[in-house]
Order: sequence, then structure tokens, then C-alpha cells
Amino acid sequence: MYDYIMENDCDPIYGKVDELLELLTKSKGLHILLILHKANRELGFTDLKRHVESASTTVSRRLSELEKYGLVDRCQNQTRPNSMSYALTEKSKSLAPIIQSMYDWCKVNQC
Amino acid sequence: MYDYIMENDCDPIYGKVDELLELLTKSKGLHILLILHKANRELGFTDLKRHVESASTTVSRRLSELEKYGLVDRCQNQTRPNSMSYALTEKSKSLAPIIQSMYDWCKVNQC
DNA sequence: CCGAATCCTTTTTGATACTG
DNA sequence: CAGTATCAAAAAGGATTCGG
Repeated sequence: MYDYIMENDCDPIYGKVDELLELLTKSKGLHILLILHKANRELGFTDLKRHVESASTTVSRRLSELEKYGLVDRCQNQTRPNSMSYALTEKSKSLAPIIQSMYDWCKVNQC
Repeated sequence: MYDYIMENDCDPIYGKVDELLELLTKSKGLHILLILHKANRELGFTDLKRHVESASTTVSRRLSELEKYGLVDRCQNQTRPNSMSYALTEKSKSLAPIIQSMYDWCKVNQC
């Protein structure tokens, strides 16, 4: 087993990991992904906003960032013109179960 | 299956989950837990500081918070008097694999 | 060396107002 | 309604300092 803990320098992968974590860990970042995962379908802005209970500014910003990192797809809402829908990407679909297990852990441990 | 997404009110568990996530997602929060997990033994302040590459102020604050939430144990260092060691608690031991999988996901997806 | 207190800078958030 | 711009407040981070 690679006992990297004994190394003096930091595992270089951490830089990139931290970069993503900085995004995911901003307010409602993980939450938005989890909501989309559980919904298992596209959701509109207002739906998301209601579920995460945050200011529209925050939801808007977070969605932009998530989209930029390829974790959320923004697509035309089929039913409502002039509005968008948001969904997980292939990339974030594989992350969602991990987030889910984190929430589950929180539940069980009653934090 | 409980389709909570259709509910108007927010799942009440989210308040508590978010509270924990706010802690875990502060700078180096997850990182510290992962380092302790991989080390699989107590680590001193300086060891931790070096591995997460952050200011002592930040490491100190994070450790205090993690301890307060029962995610880190602070105990007397056996070899060096006047200094502490830090280790995972039973509680955080069960969380560590989840954090690990998040890091692994980041690695694979090259974020 | 270990780690916390102070103090200052940067980042993030959210209320409000605004546009299509 | 669906977002975005602006701006003020709050939160978080880090350099320095200081005491064991």
C-alpha cells in the first residue's frame, strides 16, 4: 500500500480535488445536485429554488458554476417557453450517489 | 417510493444535513478527515498542517470545530509533551470512506 | 515547536431592484 | 415568472504576533 502520508510533499491531485470541492461546497452546491438526482428529471429554476430554500441570486450563481464545470445541463424547458430546465450531466450522475450517501450518513448520525 | 420532490415544504432533515455540510465544507474540513483516515493513526498539528497546506489559523479553527462536532479526537501526544494528537472518532470513521470516494471521483473525472 | 488571538483582506451571500 | 446586476453585510481565510 502506498503510504503517501510519509511523503513530505502534498499529493498533487489534491489541488484539483480541492478546486472541485470549492465549487461543490459553496452554499447549496451539493444540495442542488442531490435534488436533481432525487427528482430524476429536469427541474425549473423556481422548483430548485424552492427546494434548496435560498435566494435566487445564490441559486442562479450556483447553477452557472455547476454548468461551467459540466455538472449541470441547462436546456430549454419544453412546456414553458422563455425558461430553462436543469438536469444532471453524465458526469454528475456518477457523483450523485456519493452525495446521497453523505446525506444518508448525516441522517443516521443525526448531526 | 416517497416522492418528496413534489412536496411544497422542504424535507426537515435538510436543515441538519446542511449544518454538518457547512462544517465539512469549510476549507480543509474534508481534507483533514481524509488525511487522518489514510494515515490510520494519530497525527500531530504540524503533520496535518503540512499535508493540507494551509495556515495554522485555519487548521486550528477547523480542528476545534471538528472536535466540537465529535468528528475528531484530541488527545495527548505520547511522545511529545505539551502537544496534542488528532484522530478520527468512531463517528467519523464511518464517514471517511464516503469522503474517500468523493476524492476518487474527482481523480477519475479530472476536475 | 504548538496553537490560539488579533486584525486585516478576500470571498460569499442575500435583499433589492431591474429586465425581458 | 425567470433570472441577473448591484451593492452592502456577513463569513471565512491568512499573515502576524504572542504565550506556553
